[in-house]
Amino acid sequence: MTDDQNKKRANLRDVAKSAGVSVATVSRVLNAPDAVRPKTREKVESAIRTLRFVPSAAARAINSGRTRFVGALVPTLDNAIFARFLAALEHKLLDHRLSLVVANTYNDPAIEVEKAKTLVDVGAEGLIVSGITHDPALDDLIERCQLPTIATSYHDPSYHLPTVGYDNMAATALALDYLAGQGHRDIAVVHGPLANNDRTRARMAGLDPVGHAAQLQFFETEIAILGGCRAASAILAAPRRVSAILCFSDVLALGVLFELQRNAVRVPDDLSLMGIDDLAASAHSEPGLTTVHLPVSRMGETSANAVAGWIETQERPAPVLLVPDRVIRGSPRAVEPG
Amino acid sequence: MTDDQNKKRANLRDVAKSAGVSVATVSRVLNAPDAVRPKTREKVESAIRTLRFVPSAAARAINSGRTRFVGALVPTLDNAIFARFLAALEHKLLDHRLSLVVANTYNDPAIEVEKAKTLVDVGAEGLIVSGITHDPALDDLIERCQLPTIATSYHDPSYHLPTVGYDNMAATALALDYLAGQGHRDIAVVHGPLANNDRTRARMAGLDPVGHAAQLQFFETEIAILGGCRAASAILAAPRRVSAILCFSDVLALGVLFELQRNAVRVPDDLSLMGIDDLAASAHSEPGLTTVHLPVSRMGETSANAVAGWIETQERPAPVLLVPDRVIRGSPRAVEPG
DNA sequence: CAGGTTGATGTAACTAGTTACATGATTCAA
DNA sequence: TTGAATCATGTAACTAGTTACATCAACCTG
Repeated sequence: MTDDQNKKRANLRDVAKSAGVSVATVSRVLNAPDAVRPKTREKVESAIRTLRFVPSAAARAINSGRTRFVGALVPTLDNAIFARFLAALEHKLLDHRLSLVVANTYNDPAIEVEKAKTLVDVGAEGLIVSGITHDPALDDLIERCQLPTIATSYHDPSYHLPTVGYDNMAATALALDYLAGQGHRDIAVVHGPLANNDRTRARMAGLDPVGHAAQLQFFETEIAILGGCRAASAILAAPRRVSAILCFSDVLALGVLFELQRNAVRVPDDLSLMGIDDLAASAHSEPGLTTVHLPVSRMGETSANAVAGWIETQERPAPVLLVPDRVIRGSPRAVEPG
Repeated sequence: MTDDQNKKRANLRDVAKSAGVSVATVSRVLNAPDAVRPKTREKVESAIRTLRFVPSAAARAINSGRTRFVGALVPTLDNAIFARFLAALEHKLLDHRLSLVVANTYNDPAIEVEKAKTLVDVGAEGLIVSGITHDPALDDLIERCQLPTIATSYHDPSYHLPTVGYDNMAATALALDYLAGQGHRDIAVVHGPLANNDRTRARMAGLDPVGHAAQLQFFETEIAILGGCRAASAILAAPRRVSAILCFSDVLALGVLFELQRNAVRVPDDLSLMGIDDLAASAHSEPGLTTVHLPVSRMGETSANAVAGWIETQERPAPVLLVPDRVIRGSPRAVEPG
């Protein structure tokens, strides 16, 4: 029946009244406890407890102009590579006292814009996006809001947003180079959808069949274990035999490996296999998957530092190039000459 | 040199002055455009564009008392089972116009409290946690803030927070029951750390060796592919032979499968294998992994509806029990009698 | 043409914090 | 004992929106 029970939630004024002090004193107890006399502080703290007072984040934000969180737009959470990226991102953002809001785009630029709008609506101070191909409305939104935004998983110093990522062309070049160096000339390339995906397209562009005197056959499929299985079936059924399979993602490679096992095709004895990503599973599969390690953890940390710095200093950070490197395990083997 | 360039960001008053209207009119253009005359609206919209005005989320939140996002505390993102859960959670929250803030706890109750505090600080309207074992400080925080909180991956109607999850005991019971039904009496159980993990402990409690006249050997390891590999090595090296391996997680089972392949132990011919989770990889591995499907996507959706409803109506939702079911694939086989 | 209704817009008071400045009370040295 | 310095606290004005209510003009009806 008292006032306290009618009110939904106690505020600073309620606490001040209850403790018999001013709002400024309560605010001080919250933000600079040393500035108030212990006796007063105790009175206030007691009032805070009895009224179950919890300061409003919104009211704080309105004064500081800070909401203390940034948004990340990722294509999916279902690929361990993004999970690893997000884990590192979230962890490093915490060092800057920033939280992470995650949104899935399902690789759809339209969904991406919608979610970006939502993120702005709830007050994101910065954005992390994947790649450099987006709906113009997203660029417009970023521009209008002057929103610090980092484009990841891609490297392009000339892009209008700073990129933090690796050179996708170099990654596939590194892979093809290795297989060609092992003597492979007939290679199947398994890749994800090209639509709306500049990362995949860049990886395609990184392949230089002529320079390696290699014949490439391309198999497009969804980036998932099942996609890899399907691609492997198609490869086995194709008229032209290959000696090696290059997958643009370790998830695909794992699916391929399973499907080959199912068909009693031995890796690497009958067919060589190489991936890109370097997931946890790749290190421990049998055989171990030779792949190109993408430094996504470092990408997460670097991106976190980049947005945080941008937000703090208002100065746009420089693009960062992270270098992928080969990790050799047992899945390919050299072709015997002749 | 003008005022506009000195000010960091335009606000409602600036727009109103620039358009020669009152703040109320600008606010109406934003929230109820039909209530203002088209001519006035255009004036305001033009001012909004030229001043690059973006409404402050914080100021909105302060009036509505809503921040429109909830926080999720998950042990890790590195396990596909959580990724799937979060994807469903995020997707369904969007239907309630809520965003998702993700925080990693690394299975550490102390980190969990810290991150929960951060989430409250930035204004989360609700919380999603894993399991029912938490630092008392977390319960205190939830209680003090009257924060709608759902405990997931667990079922306990008597818990002080509503749970949305499956019966972990039933899940392992289902698995052991299947293996025993196939005639297995010597079984290795591979599980994650018991410390701070009520889900794992409940799964342990679900095993009834006596009822199944079975001998169980336990192998504790980290929940990761590598953990599975190590457990498999230990199992192969153990003095007492087993005919089946039961893993409390498909991630572990996959590691076990790889390690067995490495040691030329055939599954299921030489050794039967069963998991719990039902990941994408489990459906397509060779052999396919017989497992217990945990309905984490539905858990995500149900949790989203539960918090959203709680926030909306102020009424605590009822706990929800989701039923796991077996999915039979090729990894175990019946023991020949004798 | 008076009177009522409707529609568009403005005024000012809210929301819940922070903070510059003012005030008043001690404390200490001269 | 006086004056200055220091400390604790209060007042009121900010932050950037929303919104109840007031105002006023235009339109319609009798």
